[in-house]
Amino acid sequence: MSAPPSPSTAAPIRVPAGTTAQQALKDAGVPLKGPDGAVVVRDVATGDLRDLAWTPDTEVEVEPVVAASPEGRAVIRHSTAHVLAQAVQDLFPGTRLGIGPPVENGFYYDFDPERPFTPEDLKALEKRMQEIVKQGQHFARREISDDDARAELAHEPYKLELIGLKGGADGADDGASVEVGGAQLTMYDNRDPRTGDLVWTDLCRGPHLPRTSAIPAFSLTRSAAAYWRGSEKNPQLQRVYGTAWESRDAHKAYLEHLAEAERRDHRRLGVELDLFSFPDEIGSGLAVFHPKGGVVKREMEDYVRRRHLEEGFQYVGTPHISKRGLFETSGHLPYYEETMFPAMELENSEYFLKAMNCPMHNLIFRSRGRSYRELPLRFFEFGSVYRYEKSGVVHGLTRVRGLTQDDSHSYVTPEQASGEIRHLLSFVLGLLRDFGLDDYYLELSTRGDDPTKQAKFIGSDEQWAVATAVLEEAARETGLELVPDPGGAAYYGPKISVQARDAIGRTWQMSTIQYDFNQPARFGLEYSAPDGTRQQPVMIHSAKFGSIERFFGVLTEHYAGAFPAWLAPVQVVGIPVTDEQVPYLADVALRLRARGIRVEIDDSDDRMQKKIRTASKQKVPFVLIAGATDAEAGAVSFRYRDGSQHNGVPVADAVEQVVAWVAARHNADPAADTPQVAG
RNA sequence: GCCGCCUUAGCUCAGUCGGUAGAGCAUCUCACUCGUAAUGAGAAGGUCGUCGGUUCGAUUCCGACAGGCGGCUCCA
Repeated sequence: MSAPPSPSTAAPIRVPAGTTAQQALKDAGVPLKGPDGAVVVRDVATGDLRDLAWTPDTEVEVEPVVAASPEGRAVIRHSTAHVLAQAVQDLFPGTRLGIGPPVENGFYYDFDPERPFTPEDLKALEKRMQEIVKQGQHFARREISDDDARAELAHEPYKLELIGLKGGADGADDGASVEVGGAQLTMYDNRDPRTGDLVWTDLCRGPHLPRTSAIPAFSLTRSAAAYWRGSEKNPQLQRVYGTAWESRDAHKAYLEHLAEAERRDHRRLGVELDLFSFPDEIGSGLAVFHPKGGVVKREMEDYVRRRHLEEGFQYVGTPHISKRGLFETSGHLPYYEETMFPAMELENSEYFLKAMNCPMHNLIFRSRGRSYRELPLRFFEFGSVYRYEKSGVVHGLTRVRGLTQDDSHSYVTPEQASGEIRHLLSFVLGLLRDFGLDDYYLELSTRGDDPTKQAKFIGSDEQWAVATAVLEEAARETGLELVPDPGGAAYYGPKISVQARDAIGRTWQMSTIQYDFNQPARFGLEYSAPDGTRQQPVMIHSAKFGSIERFFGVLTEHYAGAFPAWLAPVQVVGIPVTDEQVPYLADVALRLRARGIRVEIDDSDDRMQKKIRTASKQKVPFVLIAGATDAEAGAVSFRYRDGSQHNGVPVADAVEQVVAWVAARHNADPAADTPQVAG
């Protein structure tokens, strides 16, 4: 992964009027080269980043921003994006420019070319970029009036559109603000270092590196289509992605990280470890779990079922299909009919495969009169749901068309809602801890204030305000990073979700807790209050894994297939040195099996070394090897997944060791998955 | 769904400028009985994703569909 950013230099540096920031830094002895060298400066008074060539009219104080900092990297990446755009217009004249911002780990630039780029085009572009970098063209800032910019960019329709956004683009998440943020439009001219001739220019807010040759390391990674300004209604541009770093080493480390991520991709491991597959004959996004994947899945289910019972949930069961009316009552149909599998016509009724479980739980609640004494009333089940996801979004186990939710619904009084949400949140965080997940953050999805999105939300302003406040408070109490997601709420209420990262940094929604003031009204749910009146409960939806399939996928990547012992499909493999020891190991296996351990004996024709290699590639946590010496001594050689070993361990000790480690499952830590043999 | 790319044995991939295919690993058989990440020999395994078109002839060229990959959009 990326190297830790260097700490910023402490004391501000004085830049006298009429002096360049670069000169001032140089005078102050600040390095201007290498990962710790300054690439731009921050104006202490305004907080703005400025080019090193900045020459203030009056004396100012600045802080250096070094290359190996998040902001320094963004400057490098944004400058590299300009070089890319120049290369594209060199090699593909007439290509129109979109937007080219820095992003996490790199940058992209959107283009409207004659034809999409091929992998060969990317190679040619990368080569041309290297030439531009070598030339050391100067990046020169030039202020420009709106009218002049329009005249100069008359042939760039997308840039003209950006100029129209000026001022309103700040904070736009598609990168528009990197070009037209702020009140004053600026152009960045690339100039030949020898002649000073203008070589290329782009509308840009800046700041930039002083010269193209200050880009230490970059490469282009892929090209793909992307909608202009992120809207499906707009035309698609060709987006070229690249990465750029403060040093060759950091660049190399990042590329190695990508290669490692590919090795731990759950789709790859699913085949290598024989966990699951997606047979074409069944259909896209519909997984089958093989015996080994089935073990992991069952352990996950056993765990979460037990935990729900401990947390006061009652296990319920509901069918996979329902008549249309149920989803009309719940209000889901208008929003989701398009993404549900199409209706089946039977005896004048339309049946749908369910895409959500909550309406059925509501019917269980409503099946008889309910008292306040029963609340919170908590229902839980493994609910298999089917969603006809768009073909382009299906992705391994993380985005499927058939999934099983560990779905629960808590029915509470309005006063109990806050406590129930805290309860659920701590339940969820405990579960993530038990599964060793640590790379995640919380997201708070609210109604937001985008007027174009408001139509889908049901309920009064006050209901939304209350629900959002309750969720936000509970989320803040955890102390975890909380990312706002305005406009991302369900139609019936806001939600907190856990967003976990997969091997290559993509985030996936896992656990969710949703506040619902809507469905109880639609279903006419009520309970008798202490005063004898009928009151409407609040409903809290929550799923801990979210989808078992998705959690399985993320977990596989998290552990790189080396599941902790309690989850491992095969926990122990017995390897005889010669065939003579097969019966001896079979006896050891019996003793382990009697303690609930999943053990196999490798009695194939392979040599011992090969069997060790096989067990290792299958990421089996423990290998027990026995030769003649061990058999005579009533011992085994105990080998761990990391290759460390203890020879001559008495069988009874080995059994206890395995049992103890499997039992310690909920402290599972992939790095620490190597217990020491006692005494 | 959109744009681009891809689909040859269980897996990873060669190959055929149009004349029906090959390797390694895995599998099976035999020999070897070996002390901490690949023993050797042999065998078997593919209507080259599916359907249609062009052609004397299609795995190869064209089209449609299915599935996959990378993004975008979407995600109850």
